[in-house]
Amino acid sequence: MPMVRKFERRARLGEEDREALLALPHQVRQVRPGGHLIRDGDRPDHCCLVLSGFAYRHKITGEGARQVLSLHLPGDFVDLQNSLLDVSDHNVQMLTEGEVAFVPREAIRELALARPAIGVAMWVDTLVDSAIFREWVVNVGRRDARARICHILCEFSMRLEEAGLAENHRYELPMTQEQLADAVGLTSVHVNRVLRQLSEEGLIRRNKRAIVIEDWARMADVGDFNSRYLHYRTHAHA
Amino acid sequence: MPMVRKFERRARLGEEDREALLALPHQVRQVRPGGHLIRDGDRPDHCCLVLSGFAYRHKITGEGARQVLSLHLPGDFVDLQNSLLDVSDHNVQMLTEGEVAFVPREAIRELALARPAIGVAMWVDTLVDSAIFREWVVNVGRRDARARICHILCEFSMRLEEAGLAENHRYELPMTQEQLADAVGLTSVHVNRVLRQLSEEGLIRRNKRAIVIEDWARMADVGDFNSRYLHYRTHAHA
DNA sequence: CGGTCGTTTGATTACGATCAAACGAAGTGG
DNA sequence: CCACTTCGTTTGATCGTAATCAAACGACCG
Repeated sequence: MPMVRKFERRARLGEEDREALLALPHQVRQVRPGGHLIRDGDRPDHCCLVLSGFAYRHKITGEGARQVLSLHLPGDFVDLQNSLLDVSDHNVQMLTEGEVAFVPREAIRELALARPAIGVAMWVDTLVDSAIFREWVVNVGRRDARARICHILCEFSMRLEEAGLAENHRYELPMTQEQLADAVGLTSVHVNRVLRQLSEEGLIRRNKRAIVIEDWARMADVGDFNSRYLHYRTHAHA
Repeated sequence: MPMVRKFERRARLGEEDREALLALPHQVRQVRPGGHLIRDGDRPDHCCLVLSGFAYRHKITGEGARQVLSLHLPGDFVDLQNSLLDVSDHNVQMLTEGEVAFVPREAIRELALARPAIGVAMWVDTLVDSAIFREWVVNVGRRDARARICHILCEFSMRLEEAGLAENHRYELPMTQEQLADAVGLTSVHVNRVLRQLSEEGLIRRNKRAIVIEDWARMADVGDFNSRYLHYRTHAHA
């Protein structure tokens, strides 16, 4: 179960805790690309865990502009952010087709109360999400287009490798250039130009959606990327 | 104790929980403006609660640019974000002079484990912080200068009123225009021009650091402000 | 009274947005 | 199997918002 793996990365759970986690009532559903897991303004009664495929979190402004807030990989308990709040302040949609486990919201709270170790593990999980939100504020607020894109490509690379979904800084970017643009606060036109330029400079190589970071050191440098904010146990990351 | 008040706003705690919270070991210290509560890269051994005065959270990029990530009011448990993570990924400094309670980090975790209701309450508190981070990503990523500034002025107004530190959309802005600029991803020069324009249009009135939102409806409109993300119990906010 | 810090205003620049259009790949239906 | 659509990518031309550079001003402080 990817769910348990995720939590054990950061917290030590006892055998009983592990069983309680696996015993959570849930319903697995296949969701197609673009399928909504939760909508801004909803009063959610469930909490979603992505089992396979990718999901993304976003908000739409009054002007109709979209800002992507996070990308979620298989194994992410994507909706702990809403699990204890009454009404959702953002949308979560599938980026690709995938399987999603829906856990009743109350079961989450009860589990946290009944088994504090699990509660703390879930809390930590959401704190890491927070750390990523903070880094995105910095990315979008204080870095130029080139750095923003390098930064996010480094982040994706590292997170995908950590999840065992990529190797050697090579991965399939699970989103269109327009969605990427909405994640870094730029237009898709400009993202396209910057990507081309990065290829020309030999920092990355692309083939359709596939990305290879050719020169990690330089990418991390221009993207001002330091993985500390991802809070992986294994230190010694660039 | 403002600490308890804060949590009770969102979670119902029993009498014993309340006592356990008050019994947390802590040390109160007076901190001057600019004093650091935590530094990026530190391995914190304490967790800070602001008793009086304002604090802010920020990060510095490799280029030396600063991005303010959040503003914290008296009563905010400002460092729950770091309490369960090993090394801090950002700085927290006092904006004004103020009193700060330092609670040993381990005491927080132990309390969360021993009294799950408090653990959940603290978790909820950090989830609300997350919601604000998300809104800031949107603010900085997808709104123009005018809207960004209106939005953040509305947010401050509402949070200060909720904390009983302001009334009638009038408050003392606890930061310089440069710090405000670093919060919205602009330069201080541009912030200054936008503020002047907002005054001229009659949206706000200013007198040194004092701000009065003259026309809340229009401010909320141009700032695309909807307080849902603040997750206050009392609905019916604009 | 000079010195520092924050605010204000002006002139110029540049980064990324916008507008526009072509192209390629994948999917659909005749 | 080939028109035809749709969606995403790519490139070009022009525009505009906010950055940058520069300097003056006001308030507070030692």
